[in-house]
Amino acid sequence: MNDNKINENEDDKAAKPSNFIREIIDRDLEEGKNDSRVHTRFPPEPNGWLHIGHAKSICLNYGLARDYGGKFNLRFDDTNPLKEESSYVESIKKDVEWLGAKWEDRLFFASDYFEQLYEWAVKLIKDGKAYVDDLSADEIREYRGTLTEPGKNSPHRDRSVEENLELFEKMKDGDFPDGSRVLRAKIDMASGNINLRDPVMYRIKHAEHHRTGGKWCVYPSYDWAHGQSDSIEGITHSICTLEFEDHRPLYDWFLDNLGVHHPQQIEFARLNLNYMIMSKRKLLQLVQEGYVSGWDDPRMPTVAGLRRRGYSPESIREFCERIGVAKRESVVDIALLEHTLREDLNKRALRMMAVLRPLKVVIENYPEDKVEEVEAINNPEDQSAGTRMIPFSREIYIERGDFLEDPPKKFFRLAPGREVRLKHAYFITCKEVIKDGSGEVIELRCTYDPETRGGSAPDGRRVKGTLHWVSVPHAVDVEVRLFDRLFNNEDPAEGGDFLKNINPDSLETLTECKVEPGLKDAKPGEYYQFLRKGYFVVDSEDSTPDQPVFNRSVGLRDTWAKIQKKGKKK
RNA sequence: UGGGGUGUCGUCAAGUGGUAAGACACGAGCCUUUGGAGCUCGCAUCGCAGGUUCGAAUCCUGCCACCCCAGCCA
Repeated sequence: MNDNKINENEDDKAAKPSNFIREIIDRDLEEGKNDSRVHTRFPPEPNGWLHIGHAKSICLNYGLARDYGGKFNLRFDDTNPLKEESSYVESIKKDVEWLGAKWEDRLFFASDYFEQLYEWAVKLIKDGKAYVDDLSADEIREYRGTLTEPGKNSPHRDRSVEENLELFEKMKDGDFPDGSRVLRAKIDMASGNINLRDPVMYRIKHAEHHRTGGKWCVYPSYDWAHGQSDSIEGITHSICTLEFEDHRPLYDWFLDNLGVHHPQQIEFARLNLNYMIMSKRKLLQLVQEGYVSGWDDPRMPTVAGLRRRGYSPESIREFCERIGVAKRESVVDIALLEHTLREDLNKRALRMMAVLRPLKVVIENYPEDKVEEVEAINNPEDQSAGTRMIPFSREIYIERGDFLEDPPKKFFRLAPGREVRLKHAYFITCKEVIKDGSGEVIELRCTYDPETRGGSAPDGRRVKGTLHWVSVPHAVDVEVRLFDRLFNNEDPAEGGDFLKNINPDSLETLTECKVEPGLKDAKPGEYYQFLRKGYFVVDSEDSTPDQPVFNRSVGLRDTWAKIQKKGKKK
């Protein structure tokens, strides 16, 4: 194994994934830029809940600050009072914290800087670099030109500094109606980059802001607020997504013309996952139109949805680590997300037995009123998790799918005349199949071999299958929710209307599942593995103290299903 | 002849002139009181075409493809 230490070191190095952003930071550090500080930030707009794509950004920004011994800020980009709410601020704070990113005492709001922003705008006006425009929104659009044709100057572009100052102040004071005027930066109406064609810095909105109330009648645009907020906070590396690439010249222009600390904007490709949508607008629509139960519906790609679904913060962080950071647009396979969850939970989830679709089995040669306790291992991956005792009796439930009257080849489970092992208990052999009037199997009569207690035969004979089970008189009834992908298409937008691709069977609720008694006291948020079935978490919303509801987070790798699928294809 | 980006395995993603990491997925096998987990093995010549070089995914030239931008959204 360790016959070559040099190779081991190289492996360690390879384990720390390099990416273009780290290279930029390494170079900046070498050059002593920013006094060798690294300071990042996560700047959400409080107009919706965070999703897995935001988690990537959070892990990236926080991870960089952590690894380089720097700082990380949480800053709400709250410049549009019409779309923002403090309820979103609360959900976002909760999610960022849950993901493990620590902003310490650096929780900020762009609205904290409205005063400073206003003063800087006045400075630009005085410098002849900004002006008040009376054109309507439609006119501004017309004057802007097109992608291939240059724009033309607004007739108000050359107003005097005095007039601009006076008008801007009146805008601020609320003397003009919404939409009647804007403050624009005076840059270049002929620029090939449309963002430089005199971008709007302030618009009039007589609106109540979630933090500043009715104090302001003008609100800064994203471009005007963002870079300056970064500068004020001493951010060194301002990381954002690709679509802001052509905003960078404007980001730089404002900072250069103000002569203030100049962070470097760096763009990376946002996360896309197949079978999922990441658009806040579309997610909002799913919520508002009732396609899901809310932002935290376990089928949602939101951080809250994933949390409720049973994803651990560790698994999400690991996922974000593994997908890497680059500039090329990509679509990550959802299988990787599921893999990181299984990988994490495999190590720590307690194993329990739960029968989702019960079929009663009567063990004919087992004494009527006998009950014995069998020892079960809590987690084969973790000896320290210990063992527990579970009751075994004459009548038990097994999974309906674990019995087939006419089993195909390679079906290792129970069938007439066949012997299988009941996990931790005994070998049983199916002797008789009992059906109802319609021919449905309603009960199995079996015999057990008392010599096989614990699950192995003294004579050394082996069985192919091992089934999970729950003792009938001791079973606890619980509700279990099984989730499937919310969309049928890898690309939910395929065909133009994502709503048409919604999977109508994305939620299946099972109400009479039988679980072992120890699960009665399961607490919300606890992770479990139901043997042979998957990972489940106690739902945090609908569980009651004595009635847990379980959500299936992800199934176990299912080789049997794969074999069946292959058989069908042939 | 608008501007800005990107093209390495099915999917992500390293590689920065010295002869294609890793992960997921997939396939084969071992092992197994979860058909789980684990283990072993297999799996690309780098968008295309030229060129430079002893040697190119890496440099040059020319193509091609895809993505973003015309909100007083972020």
